[in-house]
Amino acid sequence: MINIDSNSPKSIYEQVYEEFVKLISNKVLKPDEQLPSVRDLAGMLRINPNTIQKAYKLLETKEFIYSLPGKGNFVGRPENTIRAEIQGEFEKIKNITVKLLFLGASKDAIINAVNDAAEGVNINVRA
Amino acid sequence: MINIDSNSPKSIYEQVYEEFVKLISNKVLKPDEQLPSVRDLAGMLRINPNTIQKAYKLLETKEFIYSLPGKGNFVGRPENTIRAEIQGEFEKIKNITVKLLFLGASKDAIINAVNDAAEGVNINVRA
DNA sequence: AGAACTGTATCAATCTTAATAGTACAGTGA
DNA sequence: TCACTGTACTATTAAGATTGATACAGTTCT
Repeated sequence: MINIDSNSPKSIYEQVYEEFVKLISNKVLKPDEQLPSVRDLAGMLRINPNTIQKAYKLLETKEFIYSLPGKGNFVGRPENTIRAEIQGEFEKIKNITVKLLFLGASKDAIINAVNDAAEGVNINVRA
Repeated sequence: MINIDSNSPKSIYEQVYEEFVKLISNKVLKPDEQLPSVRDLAGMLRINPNTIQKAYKLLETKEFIYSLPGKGNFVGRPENTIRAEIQGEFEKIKNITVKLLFLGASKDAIINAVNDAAEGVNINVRA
């Protein structure tokens, strides 16, 4: 179910995180389905439970899963995941806006860019 | 001219780099004007010349300055660099806009985010 | 209540990488 | 040659991320 490559440049918890993102995105794991406990999975992979905990914590902040202390970790609902992703993209927009203004671009130009992009989306939708 | 905050989470060379980007972008330093030598500036800030050298190297990579070994470092003509950088950021804005609309966000919400971010920039500039 | 599971918080040890410094070398111009 | 300039190389230090050991707390079932 989960494989770890100890030669990978990526850290273990990162690999675990990404594996679960795949499994959840591909619906191999369904909403509300329980994930393996931190100790079980740690035992299988022969690593420390805290490492799994760290991966789970990251999945939780991105709302891929939710946690019920004492009970377990469960696959989240896609609406929530999307909401979290939207929020993240808004943060990026804000950061880039600040950078652009700093570089001398005008606010209007940025808004125009947004409008341009939105225009393109409409055309695609109609096609 | 250049201030270093030793409590900043940013590294020293990064702070030096950003200070000069500001000074050059705002034309406080004019094209072909000579920068302080790595040893002079290092002496003023009481740090190692190599740290300044690292900041200058980064400025040179981004074409904010040019270097004449044995003579010194001089302000370049970064208009093209800045223009390219601005264009790159606009591309990001557009891509994220498309993604956000695809995820279900509204165009108005994106424009609001831009306005929010711009608001913060104005406050900082006026202060 | 107690046992067996669950997640979580705290702290320490380790590992890795980035940042900084010390030194020596090389170009420029008087 | 001298006094300045930048640069390359190496080593050390510092900082941060990763992982691990341990103890604590919630849930469920008997």
